[in-house]
Amino acid sequence: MANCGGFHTQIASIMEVLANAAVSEICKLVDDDYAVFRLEVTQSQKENRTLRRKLHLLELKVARERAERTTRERVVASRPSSVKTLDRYRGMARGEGHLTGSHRSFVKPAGHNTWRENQPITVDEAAGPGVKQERTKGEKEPRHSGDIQTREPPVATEDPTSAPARCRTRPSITEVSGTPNTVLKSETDTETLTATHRLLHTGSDHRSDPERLGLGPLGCSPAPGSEYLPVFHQSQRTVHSRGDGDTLDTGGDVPSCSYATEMDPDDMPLGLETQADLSRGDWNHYSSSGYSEGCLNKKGEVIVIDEVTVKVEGDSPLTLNADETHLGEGHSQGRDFLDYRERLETNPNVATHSPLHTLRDRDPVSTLMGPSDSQGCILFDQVLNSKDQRANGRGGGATSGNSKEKRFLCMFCNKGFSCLQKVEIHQRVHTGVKPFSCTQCHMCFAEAGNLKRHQRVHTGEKPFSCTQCHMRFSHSSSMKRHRRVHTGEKY
DNA sequence: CTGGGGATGGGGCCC
DNA sequence: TGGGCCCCATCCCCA
Repeated sequence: MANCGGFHTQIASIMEVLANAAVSEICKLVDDDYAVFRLEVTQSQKENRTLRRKLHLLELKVARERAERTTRERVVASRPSSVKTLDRYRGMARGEGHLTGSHRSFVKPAGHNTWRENQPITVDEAAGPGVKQERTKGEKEPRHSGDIQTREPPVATEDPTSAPARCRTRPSITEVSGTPNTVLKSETDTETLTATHRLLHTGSDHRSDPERLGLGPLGCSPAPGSEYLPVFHQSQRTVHSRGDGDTLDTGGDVPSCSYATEMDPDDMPLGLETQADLSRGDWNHYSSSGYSEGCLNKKGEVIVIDEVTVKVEGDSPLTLNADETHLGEGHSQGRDFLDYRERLETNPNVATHSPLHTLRDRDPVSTLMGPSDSQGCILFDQVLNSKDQRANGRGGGATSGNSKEKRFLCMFCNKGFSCLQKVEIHQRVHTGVKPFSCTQCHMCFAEAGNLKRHQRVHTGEKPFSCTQCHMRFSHSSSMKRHRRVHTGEKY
């Protein structure tokens, strides 16, 4: 038994020795492998850091290049252009503004102001919920998500003449274009706030309201001290034209015929900032109450030239395109008017004046001489140039000499008039408002006198008689012209 | 030449 | 007295 006990003791010793040896061996192996592993990890981490630094540098470089390119583009595009204005605005409205593009590409997102490992450089999330909210509420279509992700250079980012919201971010934006590195530690909160502001602005923006498209406020205060007064207001019935051609008469006792005056609230400062000192707020007044969107065509046709829709449906290929500086071929009239308006260089807001012809059958119940109840005629933009030229050819214009001071300016052509009524009547040339309709036919006139003269066509009245041949005329000028036949006076 | 509409300026009346 | 409103004469243009 004693031998047996010693044997067991020896075995136990041997086992212990073996176990210790095995443990030490294992530990050694583990240590070696761990050292190798740590070495590999360290090398990988170093490599990662190097790559990350390179990536960061590349991003900065790209951002800098974009900023420079944007600056150049802005210089090129600095000339005043209403079309560009619209384009810019469209970009803003679609979320392509300063919240997108390169600005966002190098503005780090909120809460990511410090560089962290594995943090993606992409800043698609930079704008945060504010931008998404804007896109969904303000624009209601996610069609430009690609724009946001593609980091296109945002022209509107540094547009100094863009929307009021943009103005709030201008300083920082300028900083962006100059020193992108600085931006990496700024802008985030500003951008978020800007998005919020724009969202709030959009919320009150009438453009977003389909019922009031084109009648949005301008958000501009009148320019004080304006010596001349552009006249915007015309007391007339507001006829709301809807997309289905229905018209909603909102009352009033005056002309029913007018046309849409789409004021772009965000565009307004853009244009007006470069304008003379025309009263700004009155545009708002004008757009919100002066003119309506629809007009009756005397033929009862539905003619919709809806540039309001044009804007809203900004993706339409026929509409203003952000990549284009002109309207589509299908909007030559609007383009002409834009050109016309651009020539004037004083009232950029007229750009989107859109004659809207809507159908509404009506009873010929209009009064004989007074403004008609519902009928009106419309003039189209294509006649504006010739008419204005004709008018100017007659010595029109704000500077035409007259005994009375012409302090009432037409907001369309700047022509001056001595009294408010004159300019209001004159502006019907541009607006196509013809509140005086004939009860015998469907002719309509912008002036009561012309209607009265027209009435003679139906009555057969010819109050002007020639003293030489007893011919009679309903038109005084016709009689005067006729007299040349007798006098031999050349035409 | 005539018929007729578009547009403007001026004058009178009223408040 | 000035502004708003109305009316009219007138010029221009087109069919």
